[in-house]
Amino acid sequence: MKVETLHPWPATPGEAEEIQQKLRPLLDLDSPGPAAPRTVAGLDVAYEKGTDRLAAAVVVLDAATLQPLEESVVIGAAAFPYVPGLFAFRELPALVEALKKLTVTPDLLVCDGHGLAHPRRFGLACHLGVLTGLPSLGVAKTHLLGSHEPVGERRGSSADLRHEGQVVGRVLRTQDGVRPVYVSVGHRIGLENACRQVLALSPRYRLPETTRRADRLSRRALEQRGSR
DNA sequence: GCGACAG
DNA sequence: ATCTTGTCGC
Repeated sequence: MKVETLHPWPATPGEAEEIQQKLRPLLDLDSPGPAAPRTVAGLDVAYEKGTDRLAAAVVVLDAATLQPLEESVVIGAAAFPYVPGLFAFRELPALVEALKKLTVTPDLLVCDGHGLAHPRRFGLACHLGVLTGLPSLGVAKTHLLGSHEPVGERRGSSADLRHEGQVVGRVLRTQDGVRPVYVSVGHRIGLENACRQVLALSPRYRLPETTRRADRLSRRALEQRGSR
C-alpha cells in the first residue's frame, strides 16, 4: 500500500514535538469510521535486548473471521531514544516500511500505544493515521494521560478517560476480570466505534487478535535474525 | 517541590 | 520494550 513520504526526521526532542504540533491539525476527528471494516491491520514492534535493533510487523486480518490474510515484517533500528510522548518516533520508520510492503490496503489500523490520549493529543495511532490516510485507533496496555472512574469487572465495561475537561479515550475491559486496556482514536474514527472494533477483535484474550498476531510475528522475526 | 511517564 | 521462576487459579 501507499504511505505518505516520511517528514524530515527530528534530531532533538524539541524538533519531534514540533512535528507533532504541525501534523495535529491534519487529524480527522469527526468521522465515525467504518461500521463494518472488511480488513483490519495490527501493528507491533519487538526489540532486541541490548542493541537498537527491532522488528516491525503488520498483520492484516479478515475482520469477520479474524483469520490472517497477509503479513509483513521488516528488521530495522530504533529511530529515536525512548521519551514518553515521543515514543512514536522510535518505531515509525520501520512500521511505515512494513506497511508499504502490504499488497492490500486495510480498512483500519490497530496500533500498539495511544492515539489522542497523549500529552499533545498526537500519539502513535494519530501519527500513523495521518501518514497513511487510513482510519486508525490505539490500544495501549498502560496509562499515559487522563483520569477515569473505576471500570466494571465484566467484559465490555468501560469508563471515559478525561483530561482537562476533554474525553481523550476510554478505559475498556476486554475480558472478565483482566486489567482493562486504554483505547483512543487515531484518525478518521470515533471513540464509540473504536471501542466496538476493539471488543470485536478481542473475543478471547485481553489484547485484540491484531496486536497479538503482530506481536508474535515481530518476535519471531527478531529471533530468526538473531540466530545467524 | 513531588510524582508520573505509551513501548 | 526487555530481564526472569515459581506459582496461583480454572
